[in-house]
Amino acid sequence: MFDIKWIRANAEAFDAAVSRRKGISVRASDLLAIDDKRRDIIVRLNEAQEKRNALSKQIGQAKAQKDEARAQELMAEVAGLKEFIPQGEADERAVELELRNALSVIPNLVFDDVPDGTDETGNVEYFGRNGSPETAAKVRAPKPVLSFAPKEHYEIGEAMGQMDFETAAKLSGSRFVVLKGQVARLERAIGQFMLDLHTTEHGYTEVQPPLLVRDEALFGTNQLPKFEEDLFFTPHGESRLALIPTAEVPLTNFVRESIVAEEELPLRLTALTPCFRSEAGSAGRDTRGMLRQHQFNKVEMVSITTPETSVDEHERMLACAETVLQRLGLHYRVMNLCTGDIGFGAKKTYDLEVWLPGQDTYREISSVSVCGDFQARRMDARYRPAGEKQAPRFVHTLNGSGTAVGRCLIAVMENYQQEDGSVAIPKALQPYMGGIKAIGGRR
RNA sequence: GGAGAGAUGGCAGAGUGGUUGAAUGCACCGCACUCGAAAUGCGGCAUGGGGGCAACUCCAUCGGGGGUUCGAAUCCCUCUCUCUCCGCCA
Repeated sequence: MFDIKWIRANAEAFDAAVSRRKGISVRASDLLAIDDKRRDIIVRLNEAQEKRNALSKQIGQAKAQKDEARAQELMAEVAGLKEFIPQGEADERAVELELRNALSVIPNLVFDDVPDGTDETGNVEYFGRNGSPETAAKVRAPKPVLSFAPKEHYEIGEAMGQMDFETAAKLSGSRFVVLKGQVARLERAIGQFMLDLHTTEHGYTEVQPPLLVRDEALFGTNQLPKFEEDLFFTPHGESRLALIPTAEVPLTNFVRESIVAEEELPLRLTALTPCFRSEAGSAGRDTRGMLRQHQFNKVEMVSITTPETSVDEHERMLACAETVLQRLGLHYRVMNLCTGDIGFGAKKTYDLEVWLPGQDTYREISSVSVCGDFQARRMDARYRPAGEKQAPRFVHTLNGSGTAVGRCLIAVMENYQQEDGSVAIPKALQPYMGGIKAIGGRR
């Protein structure tokens, strides 16, 4: 959400920056025309209100002096405003809504170091600040070398009898899965491992948030008004609640409509939650297996920071997500998303793409974004700077998956598969699996 | 689900139709006093939006929205949230 005053002062920069965004045709002049209309209404309304207030004050004085004639005279004078003021107030509300609606569908402006591009082919691999392929290779696991034809995760899981899409279809339709036995336990182990990592080593506070949220929260994190069709809603009284598409929604909205002390920042929150997505726009994509589900678990990280620290926090959060894959020994790469692939609210996004031998490709397993004050404005989330009394400022928000649990399960199964159909358990997960070193295989 | 109470500035808490954007206390900031501190005294201290080169000024905001009125923190309607009691229930 943009500040119209900023757009007015930086119209050319706004136009140049917003035109980098795919499919956006709005220009500053369109928005400023609405704002001109708004200001014009405000000026005329304020004049009328000022006059009314002054006269009303005099009426009060006249009545206090028991000068009824004078009071009546003044009341007659103010009567002429009775039509204009309510109309002016209605006009002001209408034009402010018009402006808000226009502003709320404009995506965030991206940083200069975000590459231009029309789709995911424009993304650029990233190796960290001052990083290179060589430095990255030192900390990341290499691509696994398998001496046999690797299977896809659903082949492995179905062969074990512990990944059941048919039963899920009976219960809920397509894009659902039933996990059973050791695969179910492995999924749980992965989630616990990630959550423990972020809470004990990365300074995040564990949160169990509501999974159903109101429209206002969804507006704050940009799901509304533009992406309503991606969400599941459930009726609630006269209204409705949405199933969260990501824990980013409740975690980020922790600070909505509030002013936090600078000393409380950065606020770092993490949660392991189910996520629900209608996948309305992706019919036919990734239909096999559990890559793209209506329901999946994800560990989410959210940071609330000052404006000065958000860019560093972004790199830090990326490192937190990378640590998950490093500890699990999974090969991956990091992509700096281009203007054609980056999300609506982000100023910059890193995707972590994990290697899937069964698919012979990299697939997204985490997305780490810095949003600047974009969401903070939508939520009215501010902080009071420390030191001398200063006016509140908008916080900056960041979110990142740390990581998607379902997709991580896929990655573990495909990367650690053995020729006999079993799956080795990465060392980091063994404590969560009762110490066993493999699941499935010949029994 | 039923009955009732409530929501006021960073916090606590007055205020029930007229010069109240809001008493008082706490917290915070500045100044004075002090070697320094405490205590004390004096002053300052909400947010958003207009207009103005500026000094400054106007408008709105007492949970949200709507209404009554010349005028609303105060009256009415409605929504949200909190609390108490009763019922039901994991």
